[in-house]
Amino acid sequence: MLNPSETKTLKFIQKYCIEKGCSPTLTEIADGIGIKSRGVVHRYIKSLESQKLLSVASNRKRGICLNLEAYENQSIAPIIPLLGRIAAGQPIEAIEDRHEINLADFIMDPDRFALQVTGESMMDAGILDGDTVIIKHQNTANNGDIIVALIDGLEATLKRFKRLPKGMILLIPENKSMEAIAYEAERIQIQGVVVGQLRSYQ
Amino acid sequence: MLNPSETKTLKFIQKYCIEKGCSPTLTEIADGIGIKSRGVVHRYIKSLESQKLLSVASNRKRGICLNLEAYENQSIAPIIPLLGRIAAGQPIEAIEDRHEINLADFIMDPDRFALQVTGESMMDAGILDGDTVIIKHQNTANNGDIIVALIDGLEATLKRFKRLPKGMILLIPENKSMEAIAYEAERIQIQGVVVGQLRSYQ
DNA sequence: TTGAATGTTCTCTTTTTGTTCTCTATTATC
DNA sequence: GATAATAGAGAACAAAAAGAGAACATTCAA
Repeated sequence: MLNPSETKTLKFIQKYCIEKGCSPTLTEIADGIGIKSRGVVHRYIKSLESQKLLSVASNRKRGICLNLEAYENQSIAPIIPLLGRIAAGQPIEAIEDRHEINLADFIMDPDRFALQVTGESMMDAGILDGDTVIIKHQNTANNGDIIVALIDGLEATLKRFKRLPKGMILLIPENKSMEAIAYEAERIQIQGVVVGQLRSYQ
Repeated sequence: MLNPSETKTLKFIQKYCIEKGCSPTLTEIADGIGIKSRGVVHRYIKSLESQKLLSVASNRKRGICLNLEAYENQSIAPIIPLLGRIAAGQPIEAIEDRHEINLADFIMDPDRFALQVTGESMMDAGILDGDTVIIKHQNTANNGDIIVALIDGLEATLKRFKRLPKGMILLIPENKSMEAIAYEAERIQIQGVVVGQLRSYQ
């Protein structure tokens, strides 16, 4: 079981790793959790290691390696822990409990990449100007998928996909003021399919 | 895993390649990352090469070649790195390169939690039924913020916030078929403000 | 062909970091 | 009240890494 200092340490390391892409030094951890001694941090790290929550490459700088499998379903996982707060026994209209969001869905897949959307062509599907979409790289799609398509090898665009008879493909913008356009299949190259979308309000 | 120097080096090379259309020399990299020694840069390059993040044509000037796909494959990337694939030198209409997404905005702050939205009251703001919103827990808000409000201590709801004269508060749904409603301030308790939104298509 | 620019390989020094201690203050437990 | 347990500070040391820079090899363009 983790004591408060160890929990704080682990969370700091998780956050640092996600933000910076490498593990922190002991000094950075000390600074991050509000103490001054590297020696103390070292003690926490050793304790966390003995609990298999991370491993350390000895004597290596930034040698901490998180063990992500170890904490599935635990409150220390790098996820957004959910709710309880609002609900608090009250009836809720627009809101519903959900147990966790695992941000891993949005990262760590080698076939995925992200794009920032400009323009309003998918506005009515809730994809706004400035949003980020996560694309899974593939060259086929199903009807109804939102895809990144390359038209004539030149123009990349985000549209909903529909296969028509006679080798035609319909690219549908989700915006009432824009029209769907049909293309010969040869002109369209599917670059990937939207699997996620996110937006920051800050 | 990349240490900060290697990260800095890689990012500089990426940026340089995008801007100038060719890879930088060691001197340019040294200059770009703020050191003076080509030898040191060479060490970083070799390390990045051993991690398959780039390859170098030996002894060739400007012989660095980025391997973008490998970069995307890092286990805990701070970012979802982009580009290369779609762009491929082509003009792009609805899409724009972006160098990174920082997922840190979406996690681990003890003051944040997430809710799954049900209902269509914020549809026109791009928040759809089933989306997840990240809420920062606070009990004040600015005009225009999207907030979670508790009405009469009973009903929690997601609306855009506007303060009116005479101690009234207007809660505005973003849906043409619904009407804004004004409440006495005492009836409204602000639970938090939306700071992020995400949606999974899988 | 030639020379400046560049890549490559070294060694050396300094700084940073991990590690192990001991010591003190505080808190909990008997 | 005595004792043990714990959190933290900080010193000391070895190892690792960062960086400077010299020396040499190779490219490439004039």
